[in-house]
Amino acid sequence: MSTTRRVPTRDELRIWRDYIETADALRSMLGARLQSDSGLSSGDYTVLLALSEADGRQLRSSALAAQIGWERSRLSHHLGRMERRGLIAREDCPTDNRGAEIVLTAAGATVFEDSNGPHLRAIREVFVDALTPEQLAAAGEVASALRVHLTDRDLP
Amino acid sequence: MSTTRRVPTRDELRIWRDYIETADALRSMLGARLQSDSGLSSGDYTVLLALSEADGRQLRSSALAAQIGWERSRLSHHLGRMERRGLIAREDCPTDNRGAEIVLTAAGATVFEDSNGPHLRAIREVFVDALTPEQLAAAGEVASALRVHLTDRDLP
DNA sequence: GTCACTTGATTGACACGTCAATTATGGCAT
DNA sequence: ATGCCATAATTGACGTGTCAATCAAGTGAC
Repeated sequence: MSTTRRVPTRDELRIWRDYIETADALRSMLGARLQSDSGLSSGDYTVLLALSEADGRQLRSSALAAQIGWERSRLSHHLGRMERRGLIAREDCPTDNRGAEIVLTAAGATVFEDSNGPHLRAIREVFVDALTPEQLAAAGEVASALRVHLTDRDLP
Repeated sequence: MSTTRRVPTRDELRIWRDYIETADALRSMLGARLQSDSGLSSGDYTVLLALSEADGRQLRSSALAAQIGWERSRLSHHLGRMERRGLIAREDCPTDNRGAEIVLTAAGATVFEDSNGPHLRAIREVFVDALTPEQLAAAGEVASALRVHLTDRDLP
């Protein structure tokens, strides 16, 4: 079929590059702000957010990975770094000796809470405030259309 | 001023996360495809694209960095790896003894040309084809509004 | 000419991500 | 209970990204 061989037009390609480069710029800007405001990377923030919302501020390592959509090994490496800094701790799992419970330390909770307000405000400043309500809604629809298309393509 | 202290609503935050996670998923999917199709990372592709479009298939290192919007040190590290694989070569600059001319090797040009069609088609498949023409236009407007807002905030 | 200052580029240290092994336990069939 | 496979998590190797420090060569003041 000849559709599979067609290439994007110049305009389509320009929009693609705009889209992906802009998202990248936002990610890196917010990451840098988070880092200088609180000493957290955006990975740290993601992990701390999930733990702070969890029952008893702790999760099985695999549950945490599923929750935030990370590969297990990526999480393992990241937890190692966070453990060294005292943000989280690993404890044995009572119901499965292979398992690890990841618990949010008091220090980790404090750092996260201090970082949260500023980080959310930064998101508003660089993302929400940049768009009209219509554009914001459109951004949501675009993202969800892309997501649906992507996951549909992967499974069948 | 109280505006600076406001935090995004639940909906705004959901859209933000959708937006950024989707962009991330697309980037990683296209990166993986490029890697398995041609053995190139998306960084490699970016560099090769710029060089292949340059006069004489070569650029000063700093011009290349400016063109693709990378920090100099990032580019330096990346060029080191690409040079080891024979995709590019570094030559002395005739007009400025500090400078380095980065030249696309024949091997690099071949790999790039072979990768290009499939990569562009992949972009069409995962991005362009997922959106209606209206959504595509909206994505472009959103990106450009975000970009303007971001660069405006940085300079003043 | 030489001193200070800038500019072009690289380097080293370290955080981050991915992939392919590896380790250890759980659980089941026989 | 043994053997075999699946699962939980970690590890090692390696590519990638950032920051601060470095080094060498241009540039201008004097």
